[in-house]
Amino acid sequence: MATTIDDVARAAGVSTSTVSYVLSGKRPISAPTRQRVERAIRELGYRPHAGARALASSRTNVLALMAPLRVDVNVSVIMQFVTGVVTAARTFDHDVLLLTADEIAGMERVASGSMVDALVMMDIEADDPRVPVLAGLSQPAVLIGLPRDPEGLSCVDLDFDAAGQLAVRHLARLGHRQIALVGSPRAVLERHTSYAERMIRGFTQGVAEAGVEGLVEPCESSSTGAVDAVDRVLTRMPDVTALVVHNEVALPWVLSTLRDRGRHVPDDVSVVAVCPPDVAVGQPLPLTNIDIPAHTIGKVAVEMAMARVERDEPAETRLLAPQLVERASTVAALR
Amino acid sequence: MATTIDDVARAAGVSTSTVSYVLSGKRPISAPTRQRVERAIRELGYRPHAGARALASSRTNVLALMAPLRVDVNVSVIMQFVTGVVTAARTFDHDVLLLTADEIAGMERVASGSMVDALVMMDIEADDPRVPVLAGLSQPAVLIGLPRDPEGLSCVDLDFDAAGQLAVRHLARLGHRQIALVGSPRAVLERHTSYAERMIRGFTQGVAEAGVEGLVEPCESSSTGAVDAVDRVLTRMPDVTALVVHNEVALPWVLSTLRDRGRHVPDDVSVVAVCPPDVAVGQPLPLTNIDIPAHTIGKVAVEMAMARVERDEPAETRLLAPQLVERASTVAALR
DNA sequence: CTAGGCTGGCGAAGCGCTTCGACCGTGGCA
DNA sequence: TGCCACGGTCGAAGCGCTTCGCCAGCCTAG
Repeated sequence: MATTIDDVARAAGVSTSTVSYVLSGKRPISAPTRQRVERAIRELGYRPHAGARALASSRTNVLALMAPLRVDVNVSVIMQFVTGVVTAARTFDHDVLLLTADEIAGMERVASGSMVDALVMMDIEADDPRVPVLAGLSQPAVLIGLPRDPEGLSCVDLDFDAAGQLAVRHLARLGHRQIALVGSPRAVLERHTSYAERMIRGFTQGVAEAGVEGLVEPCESSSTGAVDAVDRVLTRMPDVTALVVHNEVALPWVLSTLRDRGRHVPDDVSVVAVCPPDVAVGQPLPLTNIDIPAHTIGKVAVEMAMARVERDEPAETRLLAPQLVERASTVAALR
Repeated sequence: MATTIDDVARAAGVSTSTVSYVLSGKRPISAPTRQRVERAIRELGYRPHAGARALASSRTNVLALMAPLRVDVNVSVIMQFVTGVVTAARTFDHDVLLLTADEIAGMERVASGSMVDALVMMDIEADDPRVPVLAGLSQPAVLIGLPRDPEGLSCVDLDFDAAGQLAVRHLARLGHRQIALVGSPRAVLERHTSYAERMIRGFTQGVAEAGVEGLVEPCESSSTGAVDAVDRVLTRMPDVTALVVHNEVALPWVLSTLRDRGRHVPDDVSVVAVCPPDVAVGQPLPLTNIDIPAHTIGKVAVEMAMARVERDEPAETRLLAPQLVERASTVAALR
């Protein structure tokens, strides 16, 4: 265990620098030498000391991920982000240090303490106080989400504007003229969480473009919240024939409430869910959905981070195009 | 940013070792000196280099957490474990490195690479292949769950045996004589996931002790899975009057299926849910539940890990006593 | 008045790795 | 035949911190 690079060098009969170059590949080493070194490494079970390496090379091979570990919204989506980030990080030979979102000092700590090579931050709000902090760090950072002013940081997210439009366009094309959006909880909106606002904007714009009626209702992430939201929709838009649901937790309750109120899906009401596919098909009726490709977004975030770390590429913003998969919950409107 | 301990020492007019001792408190430093040093630190915005510190002290102030980032079961419980671990780690001035469970080599990598001081592993199976690996590491490890043979490692978990018994005892005391357990998905059982098996064992034992009839049905984590499980229960035990549900995802569907089958909760069927309180009260009817104190378990895991790291205390196993909170879903059986 | 102890601080030797410049032998070319 | 270039290897100087041993001064007690 306590084997060092010197032990390896001695065993292989070379200098420590040669071992180092075998490991890093930064200088050419002849095949026989390399093989001897590699054998010694294997036989001794040698593993470089991360701290020593970080000290000497000023690269830690660790990424910080700041995740919102609240339990309120779309936990499984968060999970998928995280797995996407972790698995992608591994392909770049990096590990992931997990920070919680409530700890704004954490970013500074890990960054100025040289614990990480880059930072990835989820759940960005429009005027997120963390963004200026990140911008001041010497490590690159990638935002999952879209602040009002990215301040030179890279961003990546699903194009929620487009998603909102896409949902409306799909429904309008099916002949629906009265469409409601059952959205994020009020608290999320009040935080000005970027994705929620963009979803609403896209929805609103789609409604305007299609020349149909639209209604936006926030929805708490609970059984009663869903009941309330659906009832508000039915009150304010009695002839509604289509729902866009952008709230994963409330989704089952929205469906059951519709049923309780005598609205059959899809005959009376079409439903487009904005959620991962497994959630969409896990409902009693397989739902037409717009995917939240959390895993992919996480992966892209890491790729962008590594591009900056390894090749010093400039920051960029990437918005992933939404995709709608048609299933059993959307049908043409009766006329 | 690139300020070092030497910069601080120079600014404060002391030697580097003095600065170090101010920082660590490992030797007494006079008040005036300490204050000068602290001022210099503050003014320079000095932050020790984590790698250098790890190299010199062989302590990284990082904990590895291996979490099952599958999306199948109780995601929010996993989330709570994670937050428990992360926040507890911070109170010990540690950060958390996140490993995914499918990467068994990850433990060896971070451990022999001296990236972490200790490891915490979730989602332990009865004969988990990772346990012997952990046991061979030079860092202490804490298991969340209970393998057949802990091999000298610390373990912590809810006492699921006791939880199973507690649920049955509560229901039996209310006069129920036909009790079914709607449990974990088959796949979880087949992995011999420790908590699922212990729950069943406790349930079975409780049934035997109370002299009532018991039935165990696995349940997939989906709408259809829940429907199937409930129907199987109703077929095999038509006069069932009480259900213990240990499957968070299926829980809403179990309830709606009961309703569909004309069984009213709690008048016809009492329900005890094994889940966090927020899930229990988020249902249409507030459910009597046995809490899965995930946050606490995560915290305890970290405390046990740090006890071993800091004070070299011996390994131990801690099983947290379950607590049942009575709500609206359990009533006395008709007779 | 001095031996001994105590307090507060200093200096230097690493911790294990990377990396730069230097070196050496070989082969190609003029 | 002589020279240069270059592939392949080595040595040593750090990277920034901790920690051990040591010393200077002061106080107390004999």
